[in-house]
Amino acid sequence: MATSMALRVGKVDRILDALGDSTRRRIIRLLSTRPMSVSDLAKPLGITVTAVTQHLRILQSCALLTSRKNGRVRMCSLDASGFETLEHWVSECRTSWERRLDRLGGILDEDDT
Amino acid sequence: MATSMALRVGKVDRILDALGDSTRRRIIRLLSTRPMSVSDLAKPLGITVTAVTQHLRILQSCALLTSRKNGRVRMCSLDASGFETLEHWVSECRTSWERRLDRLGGILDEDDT
DNA sequence: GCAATACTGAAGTTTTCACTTGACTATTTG
DNA sequence: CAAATAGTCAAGTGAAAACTTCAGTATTGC
Repeated sequence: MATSMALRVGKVDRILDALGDSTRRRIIRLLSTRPMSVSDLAKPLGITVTAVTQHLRILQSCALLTSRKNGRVRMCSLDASGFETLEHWVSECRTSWERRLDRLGGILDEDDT
Repeated sequence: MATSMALRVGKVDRILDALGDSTRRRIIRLLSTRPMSVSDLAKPLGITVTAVTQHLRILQSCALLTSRKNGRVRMCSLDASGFETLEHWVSECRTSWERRLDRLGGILDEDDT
């Protein structure tokens, strides 16, 4: 379990870097309703198709998105595998925190600022 | 369910922006083992305590981190609530994707690049 | 009380990265 | 085949943001 997390760190880093941009998150939200082409995406985003392509490359490189080119049209859709990787990491973060809290009995409560 | 997701969008955006930085992720990983002070964190990160403080503010503003000042030492520790918010969002992304895939019967498979 | 420690705040620098432009390739349609 | 459409590539620009420095405020220990 510690091993699987270590092996996934590089992946998770790239996923979180990818999701750390609001335009890429808008792309994810658009694609969560239906598959769309590059220019379909560019229109509501209000940016050039070139910019969209650059974002797609990043989302694809960390398995948050898949695409296939039919003729001259590239259709894009979400890829579950990246989200699964992320889901594992988040739940591991949370559970390791909970384990620690159980051991210590909740010493830290609030901040002061 | 759609409502709860919509209400959480602002939160999730700030969480993902926060996690979209490698130094802040290193802070999270350090704190997943034990609570640490600001200067405890600065040492392994190789940056100034000022920079750490700036990151802490961001992590705290989206409930990924809590801290409490005892005397002149601020002790930091992970906050589960931010991770829970994120976990919900990720799983909603994944399940909406799966629902769509079920309806369409898996038309898109691979990319070509 | 004085020095050292732990952190915070404001302001400046540097770097990163999102986006554009312009040129190019490949596909479709008249 | 020519024009239009869909996308890609390389290079350049601009703005956001990560980090530093320096000055300042509490707290602790001698």
